[in-house]
Amino acid sequence: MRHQTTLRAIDAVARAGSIRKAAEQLAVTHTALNRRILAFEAELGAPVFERLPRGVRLNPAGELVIHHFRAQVADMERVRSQIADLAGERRGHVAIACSQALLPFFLPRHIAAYRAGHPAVTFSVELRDRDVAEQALVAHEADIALVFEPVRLAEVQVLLAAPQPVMAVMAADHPLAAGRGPVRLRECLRWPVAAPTIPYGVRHLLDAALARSSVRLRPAVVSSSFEFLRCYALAEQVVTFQIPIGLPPERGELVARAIDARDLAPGLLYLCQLRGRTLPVAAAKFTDQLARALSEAES
Amino acid sequence: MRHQTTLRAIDAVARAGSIRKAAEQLAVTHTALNRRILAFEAELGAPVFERLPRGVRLNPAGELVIHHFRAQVADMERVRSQIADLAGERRGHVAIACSQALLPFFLPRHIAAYRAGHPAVTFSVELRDRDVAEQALVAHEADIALVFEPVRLAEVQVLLAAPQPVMAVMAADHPLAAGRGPVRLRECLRWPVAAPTIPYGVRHLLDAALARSSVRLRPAVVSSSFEFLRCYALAEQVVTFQIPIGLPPERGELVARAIDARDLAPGLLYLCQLRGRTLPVAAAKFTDQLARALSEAES
DNA sequence: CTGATGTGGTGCGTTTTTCGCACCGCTCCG
DNA sequence: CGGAGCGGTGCGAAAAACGCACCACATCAG
Repeated sequence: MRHQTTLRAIDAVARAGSIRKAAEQLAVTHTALNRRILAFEAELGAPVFERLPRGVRLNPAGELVIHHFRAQVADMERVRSQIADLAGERRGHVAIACSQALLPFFLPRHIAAYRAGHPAVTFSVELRDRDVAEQALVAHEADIALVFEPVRLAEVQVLLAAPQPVMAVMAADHPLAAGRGPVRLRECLRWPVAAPTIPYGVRHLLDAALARSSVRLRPAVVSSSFEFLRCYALAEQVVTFQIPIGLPPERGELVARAIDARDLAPGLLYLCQLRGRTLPVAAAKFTDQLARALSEAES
Repeated sequence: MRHQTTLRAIDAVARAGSIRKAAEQLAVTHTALNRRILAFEAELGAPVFERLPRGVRLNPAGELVIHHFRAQVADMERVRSQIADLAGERRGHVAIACSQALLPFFLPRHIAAYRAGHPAVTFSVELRDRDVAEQALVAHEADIALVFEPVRLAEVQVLLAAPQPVMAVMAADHPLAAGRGPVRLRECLRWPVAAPTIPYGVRHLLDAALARSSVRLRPAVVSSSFEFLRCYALAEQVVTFQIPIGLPPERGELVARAIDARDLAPGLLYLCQLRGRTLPVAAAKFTDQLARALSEAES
């Protein structure tokens, strides 16, 4: 959109931290960019950047302005998307920030299903966990976020919360895999454990559950990658912990058993958007599809 | 703001219904304006106006675009206002849509009080009753609305609802003025009545109260002006009906007695804004002041 | 029917704005 | 102290916007 070139320019400068660097990215000279900014500041009646010896940085007024710009660009995208929808063909882009567990099966399946019906819609999926996902929503870098047990922010609106019980995961030939139904947590801990690192929701729930017990979590292996943990359970006879949505639909070499609800309350998977924002058509419809799938899986 | 000239131009054309008329208002030739629109439509990939023999009219896509523009301009105004507030001086503009009852005493007093503290803030007060006030909010022609018993719209957010009992109003020498405390409705109707016309909230409440009774409202005088009704009560010995907020604080020639709550439930005066909108600083602070005054008056 | 009026759209020369080059003053850092 | 990196400025060139004259078309009064 031509009428918001100045907006994008200022955004680029704010991100790059220097007019010259931003000018290079935008393929213009620093002169032109500098003058645009000066003109805008003159019009606004107040500076937007504070000039430092090594570049520029947004001042408080600039923070307000940049936030307005991001919201404006995102809203224009929504308008374009709705207009395309008006013309019959649904097009647009859906930017998703999500936790690791959504990456292997859930999102690929649903995005593929959606794109089968609307090939003109494109997607971007970014791994952004918990608070970082919510920051992405606020900065308009993501339209929707799917996060497990997030730190709750005031600016985020929860569209759906799906219970996800923590599962004990192990190889099919693991002794624990022989049992049926829920398994007690203390029983799992009798074998070596492969656990996620501290900042993750699953680990958080485990630590919280064990805090009131005498048993301690002494992981043999720790990783920030759930994919690694799944694969490691195939390589050594360990027990690891994951939520169902990140596990293969059909169990093959891997077996998952729910942890007894007495030991560990189910965590919640949140589907979120920025509070007060109207999503573009494509994002809104895709969100509907996800919400339907999540609430059906629940029942 | 220079970067939204095209926006304002399209808005002007939409309002004027013709490119040439809008061009005249904007003090440019129709050629320039026409080309701006064509360029914008080309960029958008879809027309915004449908061309009629006698001018142009927004098509559905245009409705979306114009709504986006209005929201954007209003939000920019909020940003400017917040930046001014950052610099210490509060400036900006507050556009109010309100019912008649607010015009004579309530709004003048509070606007004057606010401007005493912040002389750089300007105000506009438009008489917009009920549904028209709400339309003004949606069209961003008003920041806040003060309406009595409005038709409720989904896009409007109620900030406060202040009970306003309907009062019987008459001259000080009217027989009914001799009594003390609440007066029964049927007692009022024993004298000639000067009533508001149908579309107004007070009249609506009266009609609703009398619908279940055998007594009928037979007004001797009907008017759409509450100011006229007040003045008429001084000229003839009639009873008229108004809400307290529209009556002089100190009673002189005019006496008001509340209608007994058994006959007539108090109406509600609503303080509203557009749902999901963040008001400019000045409007937000002024709204706070109004809300405080209204809830104090209540207690 | 017919001319007058009003509409949106277009070709073209002119004016205004924007851009890019060269250069300045400044701060930081080796 | 000198080089590198930064934001800011004067000035001529390029580009965009503008205004004029004009067209095709629809409407409406006479």
